[in-house]
Amino acid sequence: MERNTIQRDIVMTVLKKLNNHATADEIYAAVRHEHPAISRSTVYRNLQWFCDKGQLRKREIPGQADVYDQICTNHYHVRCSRCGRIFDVDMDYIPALEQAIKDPHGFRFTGHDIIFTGVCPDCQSRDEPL
Amino acid sequence: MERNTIQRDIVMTVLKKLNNHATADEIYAAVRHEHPAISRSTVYRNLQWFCDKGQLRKREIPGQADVYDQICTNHYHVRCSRCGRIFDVDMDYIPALEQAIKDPHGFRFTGHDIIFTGVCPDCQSRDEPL
DNA sequence: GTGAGTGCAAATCTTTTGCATGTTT
DNA sequence: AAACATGCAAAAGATTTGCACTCAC
Repeated sequence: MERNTIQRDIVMTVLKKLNNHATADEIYAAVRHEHPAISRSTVYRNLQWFCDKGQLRKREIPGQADVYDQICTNHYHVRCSRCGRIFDVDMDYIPALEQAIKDPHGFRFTGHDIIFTGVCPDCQSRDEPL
Repeated sequence: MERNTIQRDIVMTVLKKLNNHATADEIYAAVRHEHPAISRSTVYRNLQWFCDKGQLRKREIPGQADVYDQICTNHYHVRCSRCGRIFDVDMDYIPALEQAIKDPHGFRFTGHDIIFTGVCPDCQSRDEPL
Protein backbone atom coordinates (compact mmCIF):
# COMPACT_ATOMS: atom_id res chain seq x y z
CA MET A 1 0.00 0.00 0.00
CA GLU A 2 1.38 3.36 -0.94
CA ARG A 3 1.71 6.08 1.66
CA ASN A 4 1.33 9.80 1.72
CA THR A 5 4.48 11.21 3.21
CA ILE A 6 5.21 14.87 3.71
CA GLN A 7 8.35 14.45 1.63
CA ARG A 8 6.49 12.98 -1.32
CA ASP A 9 3.96 15.76 -1.12
CA ILE A 10 6.55 18.49 -1.05
CA VAL A 11 8.43 17.06 -4.01
CA MET A 12 5.29 17.21 -6.14
CA THR A 13 4.25 20.62 -4.86
CA VAL A 14 7.68 22.08 -5.54
CA LEU A 15 7.81 20.44 -8.94
CA LYS A 16 4.66 22.22 -10.00
CA LYS A 17 6.04 25.58 -8.95
CA LEU A 18 9.40 25.13 -10.67
CA ASN A 19 10.11 25.57 -14.34
CA ASN A 20 9.58 22.38 -16.20
CA HIS A 21 12.73 20.38 -17.06
CA ALA A 22 14.31 20.95 -13.67
CA THR A 23 17.24 18.79 -12.68
CA ALA A 24 17.21 16.62 -9.57
CA ASP A 25 19.59 19.07 -7.98
CA GLU A 26 17.37 22.07 -8.66
CA ILE A 27 14.40 20.19 -7.29
CA TYR A 28 16.39 19.14 -4.25
CA ALA A 29 17.41 22.74 -3.57
CA ALA A 30 13.83 23.96 -3.84
CA VAL A 31 12.43 21.14 -1.72
CA ARG A 32 15.03 21.76 0.95
CA HIS A 33 13.76 25.28 1.21
CA GLU A 34 10.50 23.97 2.57
CA HIS A 35 11.85 20.94 4.38
CA PRO A 36 15.54 21.43 5.19
CA ALA A 37 16.01 17.99 6.68
CA ILE A 38 15.02 16.09 3.56
CA SER A 39 17.56 13.75 2.12
CA ARG A 40 18.79 13.93 -1.45
CA SER A 41 18.03 10.22 -1.85
CA THR A 42 14.46 10.77 -0.83
CA VAL A 43 14.09 13.35 -3.55
CA TYR A 44 15.63 11.01 -6.11
CA ARG A 45 13.48 8.14 -4.92
CA ASN A 46 10.30 10.16 -5.08
CA LEU A 47 11.11 11.51 -8.52
CA GLN A 48 11.62 7.94 -9.65
CA TRP A 49 8.39 6.96 -7.95
CA PHE A 50 6.42 9.61 -9.84
CA CYS A 51 8.01 8.41 -13.06
CA ASP A 52 6.96 4.85 -12.30
CA LYS A 53 3.42 6.08 -11.68
CA GLY A 54 3.44 7.91 -15.00
CA GLN A 55 3.05 11.32 -13.41
CA LEU A 56 6.48 12.47 -14.47
CA ARG A 57 8.98 11.62 -17.12
CA LYS A 58 12.70 11.52 -16.74
CA ARG A 59 14.51 12.83 -19.79
CA GLU A 60 18.09 11.69 -19.95
CA ILE A 61 20.21 14.43 -21.42
CA PRO A 62 23.46 13.58 -23.20
CA GLY A 63 26.41 14.85 -21.23
CA GLN A 64 24.55 16.43 -18.39
CA ALA A 65 22.14 15.81 -15.55
CA ASP A 66 18.75 14.30 -16.26
CA VAL A 67 15.72 16.54 -16.14
CA TYR A 68 12.17 15.81 -15.05
CA ASP A 69 9.38 16.62 -17.44
CA GLN A 70 5.82 17.15 -16.32
CA ILE A 71 4.61 16.60 -19.85
CA CYS A 72 4.70 12.85 -20.28
CA THR A 73 3.70 12.65 -23.92
CA ASN A 74 6.27 12.36 -26.68
CA HIS A 75 7.76 15.61 -27.81
CA TYR A 76 11.12 17.06 -28.73
CA HIS A 77 13.60 19.16 -26.81
CA VAL A 78 16.29 21.77 -27.35
CA ARG A 79 19.34 22.15 -25.21
CA CYS A 80 20.91 25.57 -25.02
CA SER A 81 24.59 25.05 -25.71
CA ARG A 82 25.48 28.00 -23.50
CA CYS A 83 23.50 27.46 -20.33
CA GLY A 84 22.57 23.80 -20.78
CA ARG A 85 18.90 24.34 -20.02
CA ILE A 86 16.29 22.20 -21.73
CA PHE A 87 13.19 23.57 -23.43
CA ASP A 88 10.34 22.12 -25.40
CA VAL A 89 10.33 22.48 -29.15
CA ASP A 90 7.18 23.66 -30.82
CA MET A 91 7.00 20.93 -33.43
CA ASP A 92 4.74 18.02 -34.16
CA TYR A 93 5.90 14.62 -33.03
CA ILE A 94 6.70 12.42 -36.03
CA PRO A 95 5.43 8.93 -35.27
CA ALA A 96 6.37 7.79 -38.75
CA LEU A 97 10.03 8.71 -38.44
CA GLU A 98 11.03 5.06 -38.10
CA GLN A 99 9.64 4.53 -41.58
CA ALA A 100 12.31 6.75 -43.05
CA ILE A 101 14.87 4.11 -42.14
CA LYS A 102 16.02 2.40 -45.29
CA ASP A 103 17.27 -0.89 -43.95
CA PRO A 104 16.60 -1.80 -40.31
CA HIS A 105 19.29 -4.51 -40.41
CA GLY A 106 17.18 -6.77 -38.25
CA PHE A 107 16.61 -4.17 -35.56
CA ARG A 108 13.17 -3.78 -34.04
CA PHE A 109 12.66 -0.05 -33.65
CA THR A 110 10.49 1.07 -30.76
CA GLY A 111 10.79 4.84 -30.64
CA HIS A 112 13.00 7.86 -30.98
CA ASP A 113 14.07 11.10 -29.41
CA ILE A 114 15.21 14.27 -31.05
CA ILE A 115 17.39 16.73 -29.23
CA PHE A 116 18.03 20.00 -30.96
CA THR A 117 20.96 22.22 -30.13
CA GLY A 118 20.69 25.96 -30.05
CA VAL A 119 21.16 29.15 -28.12
CA CYS A 120 18.31 30.34 -25.96
CA PRO A 121 17.09 33.94 -26.06
CA ASP A 122 18.57 34.70 -22.64
CA CYS A 123 22.02 33.57 -23.67
CA GLN A 124 21.83 35.40 -26.99
CA SER A 125 21.31 38.71 -25.26
CA ARG A 126 23.65 38.04 -22.37
CA ASP A 127 26.70 36.64 -24.12
CA GLU A 128 29.18 37.74 -26.70
CA PRO A 129 27.84 36.88 -30.14
CA LEU A 130 28.69 33.74 -32.09
CA MET B 1 54.25 20.67 -31.64
CA GLU B 2 52.42 17.39 -31.44
CA ARG B 3 54.27 14.20 -30.64
CA ASN B 4 54.05 10.62 -31.65
CA THR B 5 53.78 8.58 -28.53
CA ILE B 6 53.38 4.84 -28.41
CA GLN B 7 50.23 5.33 -26.35
CA ARG B 8 48.61 7.61 -28.91
CA ASP B 9 49.47 5.18 -31.65
CA ILE B 10 48.04 2.21 -29.84
CA VAL B 11 44.80 4.02 -29.07
CA MET B 12 44.21 4.70 -32.76
CA THR B 13 45.32 1.25 -33.86
CA VAL B 14 43.02 -0.43 -31.36
CA LEU B 15 40.18 1.89 -32.27
CA LYS B 16 40.33 0.76 -35.87
CA LYS B 17 40.19 -2.88 -34.88
CA LEU B 18 37.29 -2.49 -32.48
CA ASN B 19 33.65 -2.20 -33.40
CA ASN B 20 32.70 1.37 -33.99
CA HIS B 21 30.88 3.11 -31.12
CA ALA B 22 33.11 1.63 -28.46
CA THR B 23 33.04 3.14 -25.01
CA ALA B 24 36.13 4.57 -23.34
CA ASP B 25 36.17 1.56 -21.08
CA GLU B 26 36.09 -0.92 -23.94
CA ILE B 27 38.85 0.97 -25.66
CA TYR B 28 40.87 1.09 -22.47
CA ALA B 29 40.51 -2.66 -22.00
CA ALA B 30 41.62 -3.36 -25.55
CA VAL B 31 44.53 -0.93 -25.40
CA ARG B 32 45.68 -2.43 -22.13
CA HIS B 33 45.97 -5.74 -23.86
CA GLU B 34 48.77 -4.36 -25.97
CA HIS B 35 50.23 -1.98 -23.42
CA PRO B 36 49.28 -3.10 -19.91
CA ALA B 37 50.91 -0.14 -18.17
CA ILE B 38 48.85 2.50 -19.93
CA SER B 39 46.80 4.78 -17.77
CA ARG B 40 43.09 5.24 -18.13
CA SER B 41 43.60 9.02 -18.22
CA THR B 42 45.96 8.69 -21.14
CA VAL B 43 43.31 6.81 -23.06
CA TYR B 44 40.73 9.46 -22.24
CA ARG B 45 43.12 12.25 -23.13
CA ASN B 46 44.04 10.70 -26.43
CA LEU B 47 40.45 10.05 -27.35
CA GLN B 48 39.73 13.68 -26.64
CA TRP B 49 42.78 14.67 -28.65
CA PHE B 50 41.57 12.75 -31.70
CA CYS B 51 38.18 14.41 -31.33
CA ASP B 52 39.84 17.82 -31.25
CA LYS B 53 41.73 16.91 -34.42
CA GLY B 54 38.49 15.87 -36.10
CA GLN B 55 39.59 12.26 -36.49
CA LEU B 56 37.00 10.95 -34.08
CA ARG B 57 33.70 12.07 -32.73
CA LYS B 58 32.44 11.63 -29.23
CA ARG B 59 28.75 10.79 -29.10
CA GLU B 60 27.22 11.47 -25.72
CA ILE B 61 24.61 8.87 -24.98
CA PRO B 62 21.74 9.65 -22.64
CA GLY B 63 22.03 7.64 -19.46
CA GLN B 64 25.15 5.73 -20.32
CA ALA B 65 28.81 6.05 -21.18
CA ASP B 66 29.85 8.07 -24.19
CA VAL B 67 30.95 6.25 -27.31
CA TYR B 68 33.55 7.16 -29.89
CA ASP B 69 32.51 7.24 -33.51
CA GLN B 70 34.97 6.93 -36.37
CA ILE B 71 32.42 8.40 -38.72
CA CYS B 72 32.54 12.10 -38.05
CA THR B 73 29.75 13.23 -40.34
CA ASN B 74 26.23 13.78 -39.11
CA HIS B 75 24.11 10.69 -38.91
CA TYR B 76 21.65 9.06 -36.58
CA HIS B 77 21.99 6.28 -34.04
CA VAL B 78 19.98 3.53 -32.39
CA ARG B 79 20.52 2.31 -28.89
CA CYS B 80 19.54 -1.25 -28.12
CA SER B 81 17.40 -1.05 -25.01
CA ARG B 82 18.57 -4.50 -23.94
CA CYS B 83 22.34 -4.40 -24.30
CA GLY B 84 22.84 -0.66 -24.56
CA ARG B 85 25.03 -0.85 -27.64
CA ILE B 86 24.94 1.92 -30.21
CA PHE B 87 24.58 1.35 -33.94
CA ASP B 88 24.27 3.54 -36.98
CA VAL B 89 20.88 3.99 -38.57
CA ASP B 90 20.59 3.60 -42.32
CA MET B 91 18.72 6.82 -42.95
CA ASP B 92 19.46 10.10 -44.66
CA TYR B 93 20.41 13.01 -42.46
CA ILE B 94 17.69 15.66 -42.51
CA PRO B 95 19.40 19.05 -42.59
CA ALA B 96 16.03 20.77 -42.94
CA LEU B 97 14.59 19.34 -39.75
CA GLU B 98 14.91 22.67 -37.95
CA GLN B 99 12.48 24.09 -40.48
CA ALA B 100 9.73 21.87 -39.16
CA ILE B 101 9.76 23.90 -35.97
CA LYS B 102 6.67 26.04 -35.88
CA ASP B 103 7.74 28.79 -33.53
CA PRO B 104 11.38 29.02 -32.46
CA HIS B 105 10.47 31.30 -29.54
CA GLY B 106 13.62 33.34 -30.06
CA PHE B 107 15.92 30.35 -30.04
CA ARG B 108 18.71 30.12 -32.57
CA PHE B 109 18.81 26.48 -33.64
CA THR B 110 22.19 25.10 -34.63
CA GLY B 111 21.70 21.37 -35.11
CA HIS B 112 20.03 18.23 -33.90
CA ASP B 113 20.54 14.61 -33.01
CA ILE B 114 18.17 11.73 -33.29
CA ILE B 115 18.51 8.68 -31.14
CA PHE B 116 16.26 5.77 -31.93
CA THR B 117 15.44 3.08 -29.44
CA GLY B 118 15.10 -0.53 -30.44
CA VAL B 119 16.18 -4.09 -29.88
CA CYS B 120 19.19 -5.33 -31.80
CA PRO B 121 19.15 -8.65 -33.67
CA ASP B 122 21.45 -10.29 -31.11
CA CYS B 123 19.17 -9.43 -28.23
CA GLN B 124 16.04 -10.47 -30.13
CA SER B 125 17.36 -13.98 -30.58
CA ARG B 126 19.01 -14.26 -27.18
CA ASP B 127 16.32 -12.95 -24.87
CA GLU B 128 12.79 -13.78 -23.92
CA PRO B 129 10.44 -12.02 -26.32
CA LEU B 130 8.75 -8.70 -25.64
C1' DG C 1 2.47 -3.93 14.38
C1' DT C 2 4.02 -4.04 9.75
C1' DG C 3 6.03 -2.55 5.88
C1' DA C 4 6.67 1.41 2.91
C1' DG C 5 9.40 5.31 3.20
C1' DT C 6 13.23 8.03 5.10
C1' DG C 7 18.05 9.63 6.23
C1' DC C 8 22.61 8.95 6.11
C1' DA C 9 26.78 7.44 4.47
C1' DA C 10 29.05 4.84 1.40
C1' DA C 11 29.33 2.95 -3.15
C1' DT C 12 28.98 3.26 -8.12
C1' DC C 13 30.12 4.80 -12.54
C1' DT C 14 32.22 7.80 -15.79
C1' DT C 15 35.16 11.34 -16.69
C1' DT C 16 38.37 15.02 -15.44
C1' DT C 17 42.29 17.15 -13.17
C1' DG C 18 46.65 18.34 -10.42
C1' DC C 19 51.10 17.29 -10.16
C1' DA C 20 55.43 15.11 -10.43
C1' DT C 21 57.87 12.45 -13.73
C1' DG C 22 59.18 10.88 -18.21
C1' DT C 23 59.92 11.33 -23.27
C1' DT C 24 59.89 13.31 -28.00
C1' DT C 25 61.62 16.63 -30.85
C1' DA D 1 66.21 21.99 -22.75
C1' DA D 2 61.64 22.85 -23.53
C1' DA D 3 57.29 21.50 -24.51
C1' DC D 4 54.30 18.08 -24.52
C1' DA D 5 52.55 13.62 -22.78
C1' DT D 6 52.12 10.15 -19.33
C1' DG D 7 50.88 7.81 -14.83
C1' DC D 8 48.92 7.97 -10.66
C1' DA D 9 45.84 9.16 -7.38
C1' DA D 10 42.46 12.06 -6.10
C1' DA D 11 38.43 14.82 -7.24
C1' DA D 12 34.29 15.65 -9.46
C1' DG D 13 29.37 15.14 -10.60
C1' DA D 14 25.20 12.44 -10.84
C1' DT D 15 22.79 8.83 -9.19
C1' DT D 16 22.03 4.52 -6.60
C1' DT D 17 22.14 1.44 -2.69
C1' DG D 18 22.56 -0.89 2.01
C1' DC D 19 20.96 -0.50 6.36
C1' DA D 20 18.95 0.89 10.51
C1' DC D 21 15.30 3.71 11.95
C1' DT D 22 10.63 5.93 11.63
C1' DC D 23 6.08 6.81 10.74
C1' DA D 24 1.65 6.28 8.08
C1' DC D 25 -1.66 3.03 7.81
